[in-house]
Amino acid sequence: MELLDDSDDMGGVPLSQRAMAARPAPYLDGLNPAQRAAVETLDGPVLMLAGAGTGKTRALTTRIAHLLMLGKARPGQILAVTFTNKAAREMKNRIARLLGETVEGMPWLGTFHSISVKILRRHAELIGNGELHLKPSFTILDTDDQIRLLKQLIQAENLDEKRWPARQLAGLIDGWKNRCLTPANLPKGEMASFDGWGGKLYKAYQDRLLTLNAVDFGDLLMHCVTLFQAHPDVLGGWQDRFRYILVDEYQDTNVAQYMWLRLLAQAHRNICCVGDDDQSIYGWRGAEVGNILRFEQDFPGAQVVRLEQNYRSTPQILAAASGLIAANQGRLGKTLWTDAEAGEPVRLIGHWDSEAEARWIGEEIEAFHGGHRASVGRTSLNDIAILVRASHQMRAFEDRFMSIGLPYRVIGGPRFYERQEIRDAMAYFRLAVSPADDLAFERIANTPKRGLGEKGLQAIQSMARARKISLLEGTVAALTAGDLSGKAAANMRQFAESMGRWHADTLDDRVNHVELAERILDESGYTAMWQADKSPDAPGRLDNLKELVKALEEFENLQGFLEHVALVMDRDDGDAAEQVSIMTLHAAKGLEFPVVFLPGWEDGLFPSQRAMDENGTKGLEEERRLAYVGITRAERLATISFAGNRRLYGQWQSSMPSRFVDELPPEHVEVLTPPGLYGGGYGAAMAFAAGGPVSALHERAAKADVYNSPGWKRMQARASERKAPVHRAPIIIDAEPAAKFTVGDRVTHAKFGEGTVMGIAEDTLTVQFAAGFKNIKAAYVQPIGGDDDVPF
DNA sequence: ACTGCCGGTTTTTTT
DNA sequence: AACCGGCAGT
Repeated sequence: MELLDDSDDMGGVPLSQRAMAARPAPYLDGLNPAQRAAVETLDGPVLMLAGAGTGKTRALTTRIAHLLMLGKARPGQILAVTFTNKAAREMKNRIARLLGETVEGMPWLGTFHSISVKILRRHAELIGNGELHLKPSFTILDTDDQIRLLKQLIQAENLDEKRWPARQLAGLIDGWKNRCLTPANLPKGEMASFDGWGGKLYKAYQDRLLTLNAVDFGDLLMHCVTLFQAHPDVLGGWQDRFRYILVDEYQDTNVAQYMWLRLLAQAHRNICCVGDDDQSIYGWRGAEVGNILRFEQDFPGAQVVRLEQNYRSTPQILAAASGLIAANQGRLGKTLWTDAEAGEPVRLIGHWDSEAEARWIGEEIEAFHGGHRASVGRTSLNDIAILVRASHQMRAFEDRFMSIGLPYRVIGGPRFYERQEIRDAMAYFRLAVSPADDLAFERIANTPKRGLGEKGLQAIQSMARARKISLLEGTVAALTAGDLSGKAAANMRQFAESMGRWHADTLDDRVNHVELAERILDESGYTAMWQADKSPDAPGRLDNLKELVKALEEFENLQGFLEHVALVMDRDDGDAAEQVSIMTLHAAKGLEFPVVFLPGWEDGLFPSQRAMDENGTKGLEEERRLAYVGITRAERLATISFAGNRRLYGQWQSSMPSRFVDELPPEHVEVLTPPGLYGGGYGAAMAFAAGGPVSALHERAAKADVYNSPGWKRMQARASERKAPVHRAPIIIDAEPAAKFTVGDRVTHAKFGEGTVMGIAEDTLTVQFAAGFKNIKAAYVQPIGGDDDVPF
C-alpha cells in the first residue's frame, strides 16, 4: 500500500542518529525498577498494571521517547491511544519535554475516535451497504443529531414517541456498536428489542446515515473494525505502519476497541497496554474489565509489569482506599506502597442536609485557603477539588460558593459546543461546507424564522426524496415548481442563494474563513435574530457567537474547525485565577489534588441505586471502584461526607450513609463532629433525633464508629421522618412578593448571590446573576440596595 | 405559523 | 425546581 508515503509519517529528525550520539539516555534517570522495566521491554506484548499515582504516564511517555531514541520507530510508526483528548494532549507535551525541542508531532497519538476518523477518511468508499458508500468528506454526528434522526425514523414507522423513546433507542444502538454488532450480525434476541422494532430501526438508521454521508460516534470504531475485517490488504497496510502500539486506560476498552487493537496488533504483537483493573469505571458505556483481566491469554507470552510504588498520596489515604477496594472480587490484585510521611487520616463527617454539607465544605475551603489548617498549610484553591457522584450534586456547591464569593470552576459541565446558538451557527457552517448535510439544513432552515412551516418543509422533503437530491437542492426545485408559498418562498430563495455563495467561498482559498463565518452569521440574519431578541439571555448568546468566531482563528479553514469540534468538544479552560474545581468522579480520573472533598456518600446516590438495580453486584463493584478512584485522587487530605437529607426532583428525600462508609478501615479514618453541635440548630436537632443530649452524640462520634452503628442509622431514619429543614425556608415579608420588583432592581438570592432583575412574568423573575441568567420565583429573592421595606 | 400554557419528566457517569 | 415537548389559541 502507498500508505507509508504519506507525509505525516515522516515527522521529525531521524532520531536514531541522535540516539547514537546521545549519552546513556538521561530520560531514564529517576525511574524505579518497575518503571524502567516497563520502558525497556519494547518488543512483544506488555501489560503494565499501573495503580493510581504510580507514574503511569511517565512510564508511557518515556517508553515512547525510548522507542524514538533507539530508532526502533519513527514518530509516525507509533500508535498511541488514549480515551480523552486531554490525556492525549498531556502525553504529547510530556514527550516533547523528554526529547526537547524538535520533536515533530506524533501524528498517531490520539483518542480511539480521532485516530479512527483519520483511518476512515482514507477508506471511506469501502464502507457501505452494497448500494451506498461513504465519501471521505463524511460528517460526524453528535448525540443531538443522532436523536433527531432516530426520532424521524420512529415517526416514519408511525410509532408513538412516548412508547418508543428515541433516547432509549440511541442507547441500544450505542451498545450494539460498542460490541461491533452491525444490523447484519445482530443476534435475534437483540433484534426484537425496543418492542420488536430494534433491528429494523437500526438498519434504517444505518442506511439513513449512509445517505447523509454521516457517521455517529459508535460508527467510528465499528466501521474501522469491519473495514479491517473485510479488507485484509487495508489492514495489512496499517499493521505495517504501526510498528509499536501503546494503549492507555486499557481497563476502559470496550469490545469494539478491543477488536480494533487486536486486529492492528496481531501481526507484530508489539503492544503495550497500560491500565488498572481497580479503576475500571466505564462499564455502563460498554467497557469490559475482562479485556484487561484476559490480557495474558489474549497475548500469550505477555510480560506483566506492575507499578506499585505510589508517588501521589499519603500512606493513610492509600490505606483507606486499599481497604475499601479490597471488598471487590476478581481483582488482579496489587499492593500499593509509598515511602511518604504518614499524613492525616481520611476524614469523615455527616451533615443534616446537602446544603449544610455544601456550607461546611465552603468553610473548610476558606480555612485551608486562609492558612488556618496547620497540618496542610496554606492551600491554593487550585489545589482543592470536590468530586461528586452525579452532576446534579454540583448545584448545591455552585449555589453556596456563589453566595460566599468563593471562586470555582466546573469541569466537564455544560459544554460550550452544546449550546443552542453554537450548534445553530455550526449548522450554518456545516451546510456551507457540505450543502448535502440535510441534518444541518433541517436545523437552520427556519432559524431565524423564514416562514417555513411543517407544510413547507414537507414539500421540500418530498421533492428531495423524489429526485434523490439534498434538501438544499430540493428547496430550489420546490421553488421552481412553485411548491412554497409567498413569504416562505421569498425567504427560502434568498437562503438557498446565499448558501450557494457561501459554499463557493468555502472552496475559494482567497476567502478568509473567519470573515466568511462572520458573514454567514450576519447575512443569514442569525446574528440579527439574537440582537432583536429581548429575552435576557440574548446578549450572552451573542457573546458566545463571538467567542466561536474567535475560536475559528486557530484553524486553517471551516472544514478543519468542524472536524475538531465534532471530536474534541472541549474547551481549554482559562487558567486565570485560583479556583476550586468541582467535577464528577468520572471526570476526575487521571487527575490529582492535594485536598479532595468527596461529598454525597449516601446509599442510593453513591453507590447509585440505578447501578445496583441494573447491574447487581457488578454494578456495586464498579461503584466501589469509583469510590477508590475518588479517594486516590487526594495527595494529602481526603474528606468524605454524607447528608441525611437531599433534594431530589424538587422533593426532600432522606438517606442513609453509604455502605462504602462502613467499608473504610476505621484505623485510617477520623470521624469529625458534626457542625453546629454547640450552637443548637440542626446539629442539635440531630442529637435530639438520636434520642440523647448533645454531649452524648459528641462522645459517641469520638469513638470513630458511630456512623457504622445501627444507632446512627436509626437516627437517620427517624430524623428523616421530619419535614424539610425549616432553616432554609424563604423569608417572605409580604403576601404579594412579586409586586415589589421592577426591572432593574437589585436583588439577592440565597443561592446565586446578588443580581439584577431583567424581566418579570407573574411571580417569576428573570434575574441576571454573576452565574448567568436564571428564572427564579420572586419569593426566593430579596430586594437589596437602598430598599426601605426590608425590616433589618 | 407562531406564541404561550400545561403537564410530564428529570438526575449516573461520556468518547 | 427547572426543562422540554405537545397542544390550543391567535
